[in-house]
Amino acid sequence: MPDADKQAANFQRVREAHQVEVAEDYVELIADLIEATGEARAADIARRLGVSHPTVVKAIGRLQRDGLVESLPYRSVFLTESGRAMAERSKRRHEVVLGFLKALGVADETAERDAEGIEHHVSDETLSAFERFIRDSR
Amino acid sequence: MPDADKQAANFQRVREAHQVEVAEDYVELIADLIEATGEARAADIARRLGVSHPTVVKAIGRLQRDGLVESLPYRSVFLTESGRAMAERSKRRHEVVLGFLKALGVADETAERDAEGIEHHVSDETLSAFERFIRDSR
DNA sequence: CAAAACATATAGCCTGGGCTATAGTTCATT
DNA sequence: AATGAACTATAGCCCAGGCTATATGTTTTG
Ligand SMILES: [Mn+2]
Ligand SMILES: [Mn+2]
Ligand SMILES: [Mn+2]
Ligand SMILES: [Mn+2]
Repeated sequence: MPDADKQAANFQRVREAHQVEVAEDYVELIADLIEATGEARAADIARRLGVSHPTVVKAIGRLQRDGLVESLPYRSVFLTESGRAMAERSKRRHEVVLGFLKALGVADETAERDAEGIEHHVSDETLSAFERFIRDSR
Repeated sequence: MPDADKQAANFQRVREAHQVEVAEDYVELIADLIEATGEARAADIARRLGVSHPTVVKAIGRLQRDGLVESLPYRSVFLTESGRAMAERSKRRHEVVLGFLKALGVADETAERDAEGIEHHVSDETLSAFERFIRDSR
């Protein structure tokens, strides 16, 4: 059995990752929507996340409280500076993980499914290893 | 932007994975403790998960409700058949993911940290790709 | 074998992230 | 400009998974 403290620290880290996971997916999606359609509307966010509208409204409230988005009642959602920064990082990680799985020979659809979960648990070091693999396999 | 329905399905899948994630980590840890020390005590589980005792007690209750463990008041915890089966699968996945990250050149400590989160989001297909990579890199 | 130490359980609290049902706004169309 | 459709918000509910403080068992040990 591994060292207890180390093991506990690892589990704690995963729990922390879960706390930011929702925020990462939201800001990434919001950035994509703004880029693709000019604005991020709650209805579209809900549809793409596969979640009800009220769930999105509540989440937007938390994101706003945490300084990641700005939003006015009945208007679409905007990213703050720090929201944009998080979106950038998330998007990049998402793409690296996705590209890595594909480069490894995983089918596109599967890669897309798995990447959505894996992305939140990949450290910088592992991300670099993924990039290296992609580069070397080209 | 990806197809909305497909994207929603992917997010939903991740949410489902999160629902079984805690169960997987518990039963895997319980199996390890039983093997290593002869029994799985709540205090040890709490210590290794980095969580308070009451949190463990409540989780054990849910696991019992879901037919994964058996436990009597003030006694240690046992796995049911289906709990053992889940522990087997989880442990195997954990090991493959860990071995894969190491084979990719990630440092042991980092691999151990990342594996704890990634394991829950790896499909069978991706797991096979990981195994293939391990094999080929030996 | 009693007392202290330890382990476990319970009570009561909190937040996140889901939901449905209902109410209120905005926008497009006629 | 009025109305209907679409969107957004609010209210009120649920469960998972955290916590602290307190109570109750169990085990060890003097
Ligand atoms: Mn993503
Ligand atoms: Mn994701
Ligand atoms: Mn594990
Ligand atoms: Mn895990």
